[in-house]
Amino acid sequence: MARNGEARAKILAAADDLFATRGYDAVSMRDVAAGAGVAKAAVFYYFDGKDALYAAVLDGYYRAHEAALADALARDGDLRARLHAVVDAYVDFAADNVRYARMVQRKIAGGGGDLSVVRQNLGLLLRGVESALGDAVPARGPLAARHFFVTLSGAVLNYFTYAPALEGAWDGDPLSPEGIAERRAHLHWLVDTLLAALP
Amino acid sequence: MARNGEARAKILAAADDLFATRGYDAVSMRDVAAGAGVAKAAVFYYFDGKDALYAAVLDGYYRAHEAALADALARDGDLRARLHAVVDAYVDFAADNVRYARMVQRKIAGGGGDLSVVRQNLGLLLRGVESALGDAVPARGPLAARHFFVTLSGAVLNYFTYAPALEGAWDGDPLSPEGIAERRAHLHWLVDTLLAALP
DNA sequence: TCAGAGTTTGACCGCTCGGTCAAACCGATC
DNA sequence: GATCGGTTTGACCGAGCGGTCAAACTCTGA
Repeated sequence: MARNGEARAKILAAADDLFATRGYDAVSMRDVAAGAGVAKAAVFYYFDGKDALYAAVLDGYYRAHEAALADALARDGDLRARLHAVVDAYVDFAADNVRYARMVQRKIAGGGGDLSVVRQNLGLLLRGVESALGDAVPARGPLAARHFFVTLSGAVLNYFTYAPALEGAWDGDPLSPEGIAERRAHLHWLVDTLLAALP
Repeated sequence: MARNGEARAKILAAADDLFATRGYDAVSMRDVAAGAGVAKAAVFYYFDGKDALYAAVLDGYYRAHEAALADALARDGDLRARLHAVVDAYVDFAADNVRYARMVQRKIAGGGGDLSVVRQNLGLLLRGVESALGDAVPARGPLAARHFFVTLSGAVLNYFTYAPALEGAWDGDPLSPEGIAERRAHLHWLVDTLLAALP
């Protein structure tokens, strides 16, 4: 299995699956090894321990998320079009990687641990929204960009994390294409409404 | 220590502290016992295991949250005033019990486990927002009450859960009285803006 | 004073955890 | 065929986990 990084990739994929569906603490290195079809010691050969493995998984998601967002931010158009693109990128990414939304929320809400990776990524997103909003918004106070960032990113992410707990209250599966399309429409309406109300 | 439920109360308080700050998996029954100043076996005497202990802690919060919200919902006034009251109750409760916001988010994002308690509570909140919005909002589609519920509750809760990860990006402590007041102002503006835009 | 129910305790059990290690394996190079 | 570095493995370690149990303590009512 020495050829290129086959073993490493299999380990990473198994860890991704497991961490996303069960959470950090509920996954053992034995689980990861079994999932990857590899001896436990091999996992430690490729990664410097459980924390490092988890960080590597998260890092992959962050990188992909970052790329998707950078793409949206670089687009031309007026403020409204740019914000729609950002929101769409966020929704698309979360829809394609529901596990990511859960992992991020869990890591943030998880109390202890190294928030540095999360902090760095969140800061990046925040600066993205700040630059998209530009001077349409005051630098300080209740209408500062950072408040819109928290509000918007909560509105996107929470939909996906709440979904399993909303079963029954929703009609139909919130995570079905139709459900997600409806949520996207809500978010677009939200962005339009907020922009129209800005001084 | 047999007098009334003193030992039980001390155990519950210690469990509350520990679960909220460290999370379920990172807390051992030994930790709880030590925190309560009690032998480990006593914890098992009063609670039927770790899961039951955690459920008891969560239940206390849910009860308190439910009461605070019912109070706000029962208030008189027009739609705007009632929604402000609901949001304020939510913010107040989250501010007084930052740990609660974290525990709920973590439980929701946590994948497996018994979501029934969360689901019940979330359903209650949803029906609250639905009844507060009444017929100001369509029953279906992107402007249905449930979308506003997800958006608003995300806007409230995420502020508190993101706070520790936003250090540095924010100036000043997001959880200071001033920070919370500013967030409250943002939420009020949000509610007003959304209401004004409804057909 | 004694019996008995309700508490509290420390010792203990089986198990799984993250992590280590020396030995074996394997494909290339000489 | 010998050598050698990168890879893979199973056996192993100490620690901590959730949970149990019988013995000891404490308070109360007869």
